[in-house]
Amino acid sequence: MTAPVRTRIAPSPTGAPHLGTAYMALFNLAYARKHGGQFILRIEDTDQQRSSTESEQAIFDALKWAGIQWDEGPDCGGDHGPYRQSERLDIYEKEINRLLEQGDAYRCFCSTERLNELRAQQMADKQTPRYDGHCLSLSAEESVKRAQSEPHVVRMKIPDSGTCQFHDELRGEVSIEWSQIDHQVIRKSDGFPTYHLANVVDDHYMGITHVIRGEEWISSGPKHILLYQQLGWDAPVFTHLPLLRNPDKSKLSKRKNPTGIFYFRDAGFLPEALLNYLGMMGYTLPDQREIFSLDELVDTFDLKRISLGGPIFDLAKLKWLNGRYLREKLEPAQVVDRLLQWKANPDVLGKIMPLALQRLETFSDFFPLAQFIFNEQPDYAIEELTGKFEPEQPARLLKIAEWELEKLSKWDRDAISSLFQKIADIEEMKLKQLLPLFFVAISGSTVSLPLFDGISILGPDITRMRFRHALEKLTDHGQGLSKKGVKKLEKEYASSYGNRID
RNA sequence: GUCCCGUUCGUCUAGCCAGGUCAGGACACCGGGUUUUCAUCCCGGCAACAGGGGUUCGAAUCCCCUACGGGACGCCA
Repeated sequence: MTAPVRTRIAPSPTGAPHLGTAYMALFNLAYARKHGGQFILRIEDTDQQRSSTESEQAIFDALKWAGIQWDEGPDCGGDHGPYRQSERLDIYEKEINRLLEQGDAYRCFCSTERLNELRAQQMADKQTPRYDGHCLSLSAEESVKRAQSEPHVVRMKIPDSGTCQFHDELRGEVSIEWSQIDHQVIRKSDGFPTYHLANVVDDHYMGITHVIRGEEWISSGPKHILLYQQLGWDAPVFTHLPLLRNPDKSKLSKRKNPTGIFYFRDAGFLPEALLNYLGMMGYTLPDQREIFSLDELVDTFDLKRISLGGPIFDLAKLKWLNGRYLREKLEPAQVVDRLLQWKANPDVLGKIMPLALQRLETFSDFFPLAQFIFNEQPDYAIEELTGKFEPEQPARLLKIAEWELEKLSKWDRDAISSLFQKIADIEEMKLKQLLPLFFVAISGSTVSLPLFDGISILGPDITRMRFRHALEKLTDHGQGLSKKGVKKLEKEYASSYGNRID
């Protein structure tokens, strides 16, 4: 009897839940369901700095909203737990020690500086950057002794020569020379395992039979294959799916596209339409149907039908699909319900009302004032945006604000308020001079509800889209930033505001 | 830079594995019809096998080379 099919999705709880996670989840879910197996959610929180519980909760909420359900996970339990990597450290420790004892792994005491230099040198010499094995020569005694007092990592020992070949369900045999593979760190100096180790160990103990993941992982395939061998385990079946792309064909990124799952919720998309659309990225049902439910996808699912060219995420087609769901899949009364749930609910209206109240004489005044909360994109003339600013200023300020907003860890009124105050200070402007631009970019008008509250209600994704829209509008009128201009601004920005983060 | 993966209309794709129908559908776009407007809906149109070489009676389909695109190269995942 063959083992039951088990697939998983393993997001890391850093930042906003990503559309790519939902995309991978969909195919993992479909495969497991089609074969009567289980689909598991595992939280990969081995990066102590960047992981957060809020982000973890957001992943649960986002996937549930999208209609993705898992059979086992940190929130619902299961027989193969715990499902959070930070709670499995003893398991990794045991396996790492086993690798050390077997001589398949070794401790490395090299400093970050030394490694950076090495990497730079190798890049300059047109070689693949790779650890030079400096600490490999340490005797077992010395290694153990130094480990007691010095910070160190544990690395995989990779063969010096030969080729690693592994099978991909869609691409056939993939071969990569061992000389291209780095001596991967498997335990960081903080004692946490890295992705590669934790992932292999967990997939094994959780009984994962099929690993369906993004194309970005192909090049680390050999590391994973080697770990399975060294640990004496059977490797799962690997399938690498194409990556969702921006219109310029680069890997989907929030700089160029809405990538947060919540963006689609907040911008008024139906989750079933989004899931349907993701299902047609790189995939078609055998009968070419374009409108299908998750169940229909599952019933006819065939992994081999996935095409390998990276699909460009096209908002226009998603909107068309969403329109058809609204008209064909729901009754008007149901649409009313869904609309109410969306933003016409006491929670959202309750947030807006205190802001609008001073400005109200009758109810009729309410919706015009609040329109920008419900609009996909407010409309305005270019002159309203540029106002009294010098020609270069609006684009510059919008870009700076976009970068600053990116850094915000807590999205609330006060944080946003002090952020704009900071920009005003650095730019030596009065807040009052600075803000009209943003009022227009966000609300479409200089007469509107308080800006910071508005931004805080809209959330990061929609705010980013509005800034981008304003920037595009400026570019269309010859007042945007050129590629060079952005580069130059980036330098200026770094010196007065600090480095950008992604 | 090195390695890996990919490449059918502007976009999502069918066809490819088991060579042989004017390369099919959808979005977008354009035109027409229905509609007091708009939208919906209906009809029509535009538009692609990256290039070159091979194998073959015959290649989008099999093989090779080139070009282009993407990804990876972290004590991130």
